[in-house]
Amino acid sequence: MNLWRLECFVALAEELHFGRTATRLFITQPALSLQIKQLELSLGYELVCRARQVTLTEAGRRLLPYARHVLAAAESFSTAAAVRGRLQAA
Amino acid sequence: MNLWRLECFVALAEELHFGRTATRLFITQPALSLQIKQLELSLGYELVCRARQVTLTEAGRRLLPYARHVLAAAESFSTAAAVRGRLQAA
DNA sequence: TAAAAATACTCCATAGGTATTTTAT
DNA sequence: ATAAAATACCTATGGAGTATTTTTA
Repeated sequence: MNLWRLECFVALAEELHFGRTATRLFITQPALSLQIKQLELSLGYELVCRARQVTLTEAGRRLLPYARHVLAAAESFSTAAAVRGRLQAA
Repeated sequence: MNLWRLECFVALAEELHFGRTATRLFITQPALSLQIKQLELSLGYELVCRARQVTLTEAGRRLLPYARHVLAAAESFSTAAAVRGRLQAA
């Protein structure tokens, strides 16, 4: 498991376009392409259909909410960590 | 954020011993030590007190449940992904 | 044929291991 | 003095970038 790959997947699911998604994530299109491919490889099946118009596979649609949940939990951790940081600084 | 470092932190919080934790994670003690240090560096403060007996700092105790939540969410994702994998295989 | 994703390659950052040193009881 | 963590150093893996090729609508 890898948060960065989940972030790439969720962003791609929202943009449905590798180029725009890469820009949004501040990386290049090939870098994003590789991350998605490696996530799919680790799962053993595809999450997106590559066509002129990118779409999610059924598996992609099913997993998307789980991926968002992980990212939300990570966000909560970071927020809690930042709060603690400010408490300590004060 | 980095799932692996959170996993290292949670495991260390449970074992309270770098050597045993490293063994449990199938890595060496220096590798674990580095992961914990980098997590602390990214946060800006320490999570554990290094002494003959390792203990969690107050910040460490506060963040532990958040870290566990992230790992649980990641586990859910993996489980869902595996189920989907079997559905596809069937 | 043109837009969009994949591939090839190179480079750098990070993770891990072994050996060793430092620290605290 | 000894158990335990930190540090130094080396190697390997992985992620990112640029340039290019392949694909499909």
